[in-house]
Amino acid sequence: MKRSTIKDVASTAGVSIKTVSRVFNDEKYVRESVRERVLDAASSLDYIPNPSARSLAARRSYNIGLILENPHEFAYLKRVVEGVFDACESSNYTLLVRPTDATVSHEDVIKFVRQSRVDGIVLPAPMGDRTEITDTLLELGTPFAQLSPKHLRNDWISVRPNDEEATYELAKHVHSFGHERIGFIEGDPEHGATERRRNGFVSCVRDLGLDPDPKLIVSGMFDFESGNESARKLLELEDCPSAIIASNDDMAAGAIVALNQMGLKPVEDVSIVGFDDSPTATRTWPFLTTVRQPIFQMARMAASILIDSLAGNTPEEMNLEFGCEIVTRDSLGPRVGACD
Amino acid sequence: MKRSTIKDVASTAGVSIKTVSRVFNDEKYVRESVRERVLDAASSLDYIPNPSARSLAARRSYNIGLILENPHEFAYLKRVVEGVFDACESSNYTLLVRPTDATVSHEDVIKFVRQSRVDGIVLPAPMGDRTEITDTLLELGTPFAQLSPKHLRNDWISVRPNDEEATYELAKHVHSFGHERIGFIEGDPEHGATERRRNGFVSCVRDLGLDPDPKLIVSGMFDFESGNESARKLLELEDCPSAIIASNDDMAAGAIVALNQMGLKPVEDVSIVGFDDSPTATRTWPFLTTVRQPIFQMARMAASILIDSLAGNTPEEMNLEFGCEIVTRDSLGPRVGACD
DNA sequence: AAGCTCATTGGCCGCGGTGTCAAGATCCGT
DNA sequence: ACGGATCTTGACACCGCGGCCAATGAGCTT
Repeated sequence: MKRSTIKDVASTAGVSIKTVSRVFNDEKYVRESVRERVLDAASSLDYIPNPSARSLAARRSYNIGLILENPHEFAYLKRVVEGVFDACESSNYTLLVRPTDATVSHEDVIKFVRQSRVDGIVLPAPMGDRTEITDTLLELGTPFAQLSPKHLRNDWISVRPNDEEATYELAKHVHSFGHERIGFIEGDPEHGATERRRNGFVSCVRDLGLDPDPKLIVSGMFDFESGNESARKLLELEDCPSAIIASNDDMAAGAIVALNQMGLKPVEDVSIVGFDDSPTATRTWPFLTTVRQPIFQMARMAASILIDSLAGNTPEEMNLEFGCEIVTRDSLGPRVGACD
Repeated sequence: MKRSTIKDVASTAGVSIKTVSRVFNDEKYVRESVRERVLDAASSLDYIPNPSARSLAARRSYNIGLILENPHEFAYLKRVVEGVFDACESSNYTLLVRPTDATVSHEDVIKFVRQSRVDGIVLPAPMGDRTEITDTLLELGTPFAQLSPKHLRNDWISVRPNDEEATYELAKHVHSFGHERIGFIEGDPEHGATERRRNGFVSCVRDLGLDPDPKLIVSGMFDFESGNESARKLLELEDCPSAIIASNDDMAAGAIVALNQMGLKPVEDVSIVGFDDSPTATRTWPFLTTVRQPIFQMARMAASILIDSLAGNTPEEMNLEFGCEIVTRDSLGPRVGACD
């Protein structure tokens, strides 16, 4: 059985192919009765427009690219993929995924964009902050949307969580359990979220009049290993914190293991909280109290705004911020004793 | 700057567009000197063939589909994506990903195949075993490749790890630490790997003359929660095992948490081993001794055979099996006492 | 030298749509 | 009833490439 084409639809509906094209592109200036006739004919013929012909004639690919960097945060990226796919699906775009193990090179991006002719591209953090990538896209004229970028530009599309407020609230929550000396493990400095989360923590410490000891803030890289090492540094302090906030769950998992390795008991001796509500949060023992960010919704929104702008509509708001929510589990408990 | 087309290349190389087309499709009957001239012209013009025009003319999309089911094992799927992408990239195919939260419906598959016109599709387990899906693909005439299917058919492409042997070896390895009563947590019965891994375990128990108590084999679903519950059942046995083999890492992580919840100490009281070497394996405490399967390589091979068959070549071998390797970490130790 | 095969190349059509433009129909105000 | 603005529709020219077939040239046989 041969696939039906626009011609078949046109002839059975008794109109020109151009009119069928109009109907399928939701153009105005098609009489309602004609539109229905065309749609009926199409569905009776099981007609689906040929994307190649469409792209060729319209000079756009109807493809949205997504670069998958970051080998660690697979759970995060999974939700990003789902969100972007969801947006693509409802606009009849196709999702092209370009996974990368390590860091994507400038050339890889060019190749991806040119070869697969994506009309637009979604850049999860920290790719949206790499100027060699954004410059390339700008030069190629390929629109993009950033997820959780470092700097906001009101002429670029971006979507991010309210990292600062969320971390502020998280710290407040930790404090409400009686913790006065709270350690903080930062994320990868390349990510915009890192600075925002630290700022939220610092503000909270200041507002609540907690111990502002700079030694309580240690650096990390958003991965398990760095979380493990950084937690150790905190725990080896002569006056060690009774609770540790890790900037993401993977590092929090590393911190829990650090406790175990040092013969300390999670919660009982030191509380740990994370950020992201990734699957890791419920693979540790005890389960992590953490912050859930609406990754799926953010990714979908980013792709959806991008697709909208591809259609020529200027978005009302270029930089969107989504709220987060604290997920209460078991890794945070009342302050008991310090760890010495 | 306008994109260069095949015409530009043809005129600067002083040949017809047809010859350029030949060069770019690796057809024979092009003199070597001409081929070089064309290639030179193409690279000087920065020419990349337009995939839409190509697909339209050649009546194939040069797209490979990949359906991403299974909300839990994204680490696994991530490696599948990478492997399939790698194969696509080296053959100038484009990877189309179709993520799904829950179970993909028959209609979703049809839509995916027809709308995005994939030339072929890779089906990770357990999708390759769903007859409503394979029947649909057969009917649509869309070739596919299965990853870790349950049943092998020598007219369908499939790639899988040597689950049975690997589990056999794993059990032997556990036994070498002195464990005589070994518990086994099965995976999701829908997956082909589940039965094969159990068989490997059972053979080993028989060959080594270990305790064949059927109560030592409990069911699971490949996820954390089921691993947790199943481990509990094993540990509540009056004569509980001194080591537990979980059919994957997520369940092993659940088992470790079960130990903690029951006041038992991993390794010291009961050893736990997993399967897959997923990131979870190094997020637990202690880190999991597990089995690494070459997911990336298997996925790449599956896609690569599929693409090859799309080009008209019949693969030498339709059903490939890859070897696995035991990864030694900390969750397996010598048998000390039982848990009572 | 004629006849053949095989290697090499180009011409032309068509894949299935969209963009442009113009023609005809309809509506409005005056 | 008339002129202009707004709808509604179709004709036609491509979009950039691959398939098919014919033309040409080279090498080889008899």
